Amino acid sequence: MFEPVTIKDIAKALGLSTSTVSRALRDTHEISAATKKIVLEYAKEINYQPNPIALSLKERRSKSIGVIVSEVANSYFSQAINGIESIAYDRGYHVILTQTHESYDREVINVQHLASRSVDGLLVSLSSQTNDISHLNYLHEKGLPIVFFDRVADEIETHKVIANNEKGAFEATSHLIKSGYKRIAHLTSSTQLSISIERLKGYEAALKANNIETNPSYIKHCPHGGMIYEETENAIKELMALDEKPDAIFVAGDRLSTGCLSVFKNLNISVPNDMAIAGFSNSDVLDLFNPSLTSVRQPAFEIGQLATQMLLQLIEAKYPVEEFEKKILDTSLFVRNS
Amino acid sequence: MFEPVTIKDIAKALGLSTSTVSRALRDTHEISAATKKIVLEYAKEINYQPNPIALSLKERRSKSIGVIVSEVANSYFSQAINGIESIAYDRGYHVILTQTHESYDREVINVQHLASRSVDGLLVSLSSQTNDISHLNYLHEKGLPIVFFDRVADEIETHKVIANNEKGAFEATSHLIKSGYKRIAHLTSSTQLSISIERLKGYEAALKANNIETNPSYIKHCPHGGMIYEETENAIKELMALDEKPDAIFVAGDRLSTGCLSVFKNLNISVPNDMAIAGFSNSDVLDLFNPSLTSVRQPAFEIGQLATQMLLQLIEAKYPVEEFEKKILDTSLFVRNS
DNA sequence: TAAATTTGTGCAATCGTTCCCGACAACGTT
DNA sequence: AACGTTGTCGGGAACGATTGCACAAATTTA
Repeated sequence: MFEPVTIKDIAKALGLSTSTVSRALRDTHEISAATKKIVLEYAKEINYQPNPIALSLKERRSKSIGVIVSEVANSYFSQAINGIESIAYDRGYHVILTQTHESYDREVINVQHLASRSVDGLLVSLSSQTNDISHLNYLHEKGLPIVFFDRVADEIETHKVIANNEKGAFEATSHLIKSGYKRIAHLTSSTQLSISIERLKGYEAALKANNIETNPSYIKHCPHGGMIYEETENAIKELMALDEKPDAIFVAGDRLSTGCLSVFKNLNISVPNDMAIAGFSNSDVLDLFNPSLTSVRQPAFEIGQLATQMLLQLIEAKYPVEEFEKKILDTSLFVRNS
Repeated sequence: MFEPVTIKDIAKALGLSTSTVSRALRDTHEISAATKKIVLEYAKEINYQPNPIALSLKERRSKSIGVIVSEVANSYFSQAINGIESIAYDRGYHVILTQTHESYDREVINVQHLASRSVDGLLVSLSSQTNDISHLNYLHEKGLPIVFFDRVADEIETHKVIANNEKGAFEATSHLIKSGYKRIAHLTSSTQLSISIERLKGYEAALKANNIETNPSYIKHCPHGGMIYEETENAIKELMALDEKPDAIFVAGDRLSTGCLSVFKNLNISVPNDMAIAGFSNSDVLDLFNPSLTSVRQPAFEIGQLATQMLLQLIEAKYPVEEFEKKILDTSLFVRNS
């Protein structure tokens, strides 16, 4: 079944050599217009399609890029994937998608799987559990182009694309302060993640700018980034058990924001009456139907596009690239009832 | 940069032929234990990884499957993709994901792109605009394994996996009737889509079972399946302009459900007080924060898993498969305020 | 001891394509 | 007329891996 037509078939049918046929199809100069025409017409007639695998073997590239995210079922990532796809397909690359589900082990497996499948480059957003990046470093040192987006590893010198997390966090926290809240807690994911660090910075800066002292017990980490309900629930219960309960929370993640809202819902605590919440979120649905969350939205689509453009630039560079940049895109604040 | 180790390098280093090395690595019987050991140890030492592209060329398969959905940023599909991925990776296949954005043209382009990239099989959910399936038929006749899920084409004889749309629609509509609503409209996507047809059937069956006459002006189609806000808005405005306005709507799609809710929100019509809504949706967020929608939920993850298992069965079959089945999985109804 | 068998290894073809190199016309140039 | 150019084209080696076949050496059998 499924007998694809090859260059050899054309050569045999027309009484030419494979090299001549290849030249005709490739449109090189050293071929007569007459033969070229015959070959092209016949190729079209029998619907010849060059075998990309044979080409890959010869050219030593697969025309595919690997993508590593934590979850596709996350509005930020699905939007970023749309951006990645839009660029990749225009440039003739296909996209191989993998998910870590925030697990370090899955990340390592996925990276190795993609590398052994000889992708031409990698687009990576680290899992929340990832501390050790030697699996990526190894490939990076061997020359595999890698571009980080969103959750980046500063230890690896390459292109990076992120949102202005610090500024976004600053604005969201400032908004809560301006709205009159004084005891503002911070719910975030694992400590080592770049986005956690940046958003924490913005949160602290906003407090400081308004002469509010940071209270360490107001800062809660959820290492699984909202993937485990109990983790989020415990963090919030701890906050609510404090002597001086917070009156607002700044949440540093898409998944955590929804997780946080559902915990409060289950605890019968009204948002924003009993507790104001502002947080990072790219969910259209949440935005539409939950008027209580003031949200920081990232330009996910653009981040995906930009990261892909930069990766393709690395892949198609004639000489090894030595200068790397970190692009930072602005977030936007959607003020709602909180 | 990036010089991968080949079997030839091992052969040269150990003074053996490539065939011997290959046999040692492949663990065939016709090789001495001594040489095998030497080869394996050396291969491990220099971290030899077989080149999957060379293998693909030889074996004429790419160990990859193509997936075509309308949107990843759709909770149903992102859950289905998780199911697909979970099976594919276990079996050593990688997943190439494409989106149609409900456009027929993009569907054709994606199908051709995947085919020319020589995927071993295709997992397809049709776009809402697709009428003509000759692009798929062509490949199917050439022997490319295809499995449909969710939005299927009955004209092509192959495996299919769907939810029990008719039953789900029947239950949702019956629920609205039991709740006392009498004038129940139906908002659905394009007429030709299998899911539209099936859900319409369930809707009509429920009306009939309760001796309610179907009113053709109560049935509204949105060919873009909720992707275009104005389309949904117009449909609803037409319903609201009727002499006998409906008092409830059964919505036949994930995207349409959220679209519909936001239209009512913008029109300041209260759901479920002024208008009750029940509809298909797999969105956790919507489920959590919008208590007004009674939803029909599909086992998306399981559908993805099952479809992938069936596709791999087709791909790895020794003889062409002649018997095809259509698996139908039950939906579940989540009763809320509507 | 000679023949037959087993065992281990190498050679070469193969998958589909490209491209370097050489062949050989048909020219134009001295 | 002899030579160099130019334009076309075919042969064959690559890319990395597998595998049927051949063949030598080692072993067993008669």
